[in-house]
Amino acid sequence: MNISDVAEQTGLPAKTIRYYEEIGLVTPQRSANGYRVFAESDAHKLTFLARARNLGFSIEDCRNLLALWEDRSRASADVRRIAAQHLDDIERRINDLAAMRDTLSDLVQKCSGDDRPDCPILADLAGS
Amino acid sequence: MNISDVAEQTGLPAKTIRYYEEIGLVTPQRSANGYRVFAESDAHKLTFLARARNLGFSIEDCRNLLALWEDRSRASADVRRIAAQHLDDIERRINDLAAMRDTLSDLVQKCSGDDRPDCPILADLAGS
DNA sequence: CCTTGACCTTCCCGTCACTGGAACCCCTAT
DNA sequence: ATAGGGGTTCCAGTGACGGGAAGGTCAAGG
Repeated sequence: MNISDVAEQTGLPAKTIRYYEEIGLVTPQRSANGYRVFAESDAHKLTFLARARNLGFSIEDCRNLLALWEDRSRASADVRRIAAQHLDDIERRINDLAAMRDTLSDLVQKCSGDDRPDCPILADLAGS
Repeated sequence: MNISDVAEQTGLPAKTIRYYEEIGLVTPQRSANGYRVFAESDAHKLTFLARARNLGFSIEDCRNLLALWEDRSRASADVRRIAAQHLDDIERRINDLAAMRDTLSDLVQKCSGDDRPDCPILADLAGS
């Protein structure tokens, strides 16, 4: 498979796949003309990566998850730890965003949004 | 005021304040020795920026909000539009994160997390 | 007067995970 | 021969800073 085939199959842009090779997440063969040649196993890895990235795992997490996936003698506890930490991180981010949303939604509601200059949003930002 | 004073007062790191000057958000005076000298109005601007950044506004949004704040003939509708768009963005991000959280929390719960290799998390990432 | 230490300055590189674009090579069809 | 649609590398930029080096400035103490 050439890069555009595996790009279509995995949903990843070709640029991203090249980047993943550059940082050592996949190591496709090369054909005589210098083109990358992706085996099925490469495509599977990339699919794995695409899914993990969609769940918000960092590249380093992905690297570790991939290594665990390849390691038949892994302990599921190691996988679980990575996922649980990431879950905590996501929950923290959700909480942060929810706090912003609450404040903002309050301010937006209070603002008349007409052509007059009085604005509770600016008043709040200025320290009211 | 020197930079460390205004840093303490606003809670912004000195590095960030220099960066804000570099991108034109504040323009403190300079004293003869080259040190930045911050007037009260500069400190107020920086406080405004710190609050807006805490609400997740981008630097460009901050720039626009600051301009509206300084413009006594502004229409509150302009402020509201920026805030409402940002609110939409935040809600979208919360939804994305919540979807990740739901999937992840499901997978983490299903994973035994012991020393055996069987792992629903990896199974899911691999496409089950 | 000299030194120490706490400031301040600029400048450059690194972050994270790509994305865009330039310049160039390869292969097939017309 | 040419046109097009692949592929390749390399370089620069993104957002919003943070780290750290190299060096100037200032007030206090010996």
